[in-house]
Amino acid sequence: MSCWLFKSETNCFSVDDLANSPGQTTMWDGVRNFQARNFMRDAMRVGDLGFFYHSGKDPAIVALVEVASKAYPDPTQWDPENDHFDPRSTADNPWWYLVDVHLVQRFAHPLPLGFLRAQPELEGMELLRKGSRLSVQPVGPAHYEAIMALAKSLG
DNA sequence: GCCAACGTTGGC
DNA sequence: GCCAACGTTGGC
Repeated sequence: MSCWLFKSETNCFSVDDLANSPGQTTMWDGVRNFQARNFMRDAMRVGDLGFFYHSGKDPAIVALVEVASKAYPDPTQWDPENDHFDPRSTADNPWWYLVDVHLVQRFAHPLPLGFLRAQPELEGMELLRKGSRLSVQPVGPAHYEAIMALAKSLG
């Protein structure tokens, strides 16, 4: 099993929005970065766990989520009304893929970015790299365990 | 609002 | 294949 981290801008799609989604599940649409796409399309498996991260105001890890589908083409790439419309992509050869993401457990207390940076055991984590912008990223087993322990310790 | 870091595009 | 220009992300 692999572990992941999904970034979303708080005022774009927050953990509240996920909690209010049907089945507490959503399509992780709008990813337009090849590296992030490749993780979803090629590496994710149903049942993989992940962290939901708020970027923007009050950046923090706020929940545990689960990959709830195999990758499939992101329908927003073909919707001219959508901000993420991409005319280069065709039905024969879709450029952009997504997975469904399901809320497993919202953390009672968010783990703020500054708090995460202060944890020596999280050193080397992609999220904490200066200038890191990857919106879907792998989380190593040790970092996964450390974050779960921190979430638990905050009650 | 600022700005550093980054990914992508396109000319050559 | 190189690299400058550009647009975007995201913390502060």
